[in-house]
Amino acid sequence: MELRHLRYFVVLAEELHFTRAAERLNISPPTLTVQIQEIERTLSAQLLNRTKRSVTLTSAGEVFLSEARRVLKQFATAENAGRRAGRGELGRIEIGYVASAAYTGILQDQMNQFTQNYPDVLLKVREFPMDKLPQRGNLTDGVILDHFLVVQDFLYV
Amino acid sequence: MELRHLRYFVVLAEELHFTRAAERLNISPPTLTVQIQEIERTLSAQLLNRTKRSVTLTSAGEVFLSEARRVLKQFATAENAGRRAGRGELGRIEIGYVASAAYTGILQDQMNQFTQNYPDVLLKVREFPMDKLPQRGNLTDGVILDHFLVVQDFLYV
DNA sequence: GCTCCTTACGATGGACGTAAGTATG
DNA sequence: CATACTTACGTCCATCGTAAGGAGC
Repeated sequence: MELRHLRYFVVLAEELHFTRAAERLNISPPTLTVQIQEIERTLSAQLLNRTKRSVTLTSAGEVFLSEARRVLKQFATAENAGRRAGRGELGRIEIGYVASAAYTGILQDQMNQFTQNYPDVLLKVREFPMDKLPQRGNLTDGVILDHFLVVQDFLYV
Repeated sequence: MELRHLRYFVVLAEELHFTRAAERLNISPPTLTVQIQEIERTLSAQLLNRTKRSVTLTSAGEVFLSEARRVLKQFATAENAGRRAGRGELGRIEIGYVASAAYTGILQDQMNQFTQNYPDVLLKVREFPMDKLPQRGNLTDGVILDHFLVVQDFLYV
């Protein structure tokens, strides 16, 4: 099964009408019929009651509909996340700082400003002793870092 | 983009090796290459660093990997739910009962037994005045009901 | 020179549309 | 008799594999 099947099924469940649903999907009714049959076959479950004159969801259809919507929603999230991450607007950033910097208030200011500009970036802050400030690429936990911040020469990301 | 793309990408991210990943997926390396390129093109994001000698995830790749896994997991859930719902093992059941029945303890016993046999069925219990006990098919909220329970002639589902 | 990702190109399968079939109201 | 879901069948595109190219070690 592919996302296409889920997309088709959700629209059909909304319309409860093969012809109209097919129209919305820019495909022909027979194509929709076959694709829906494929879902039912792979699930070994009947999702729709067809009376040749009206289409309704079975109880299994209701269940699968809500799950399918969840999948599509999650997929949309994934797509967005991927796009934004590609533009550098989303990701995980670890900040190491030396204790003295924390007291200046500058760390807080910088973080606030940054999180405002990039609300989807997860900021992780951790104290490092001065000599352990990581070089790019040798951070713990295998986190990949493409971003680089320098605050007052004390904060590295 | 389809689920296939996500499946390919996740395996590749696990192997970090086109040839091995392709082997696991029972496809040829060139096919895998093209499919991954398709993802990167539709996302306008680079997910992998290829140095001709080693493959690593970019930060965007890390992000997309975790999101893609979520999608696939949700899809597996949807498939399972659909299958079980088709076998009648999963769904939503509303129980109407008259107050007197609640005191007999029978309601509780029956529910316990039922939820033990069908752990995935969501049970909703609500009191009904005797004369409002619903007939099959006219329950509120448009909930579709395929199951039918009778407890002491008082409980209908 | 070997490994391995990529590009090029030809083949096969599946999604799709058109047309016909059938049932319902 | 009209509407609308389905079956049948032919077409076309996309995924796939094979073969060749090129870069790194």
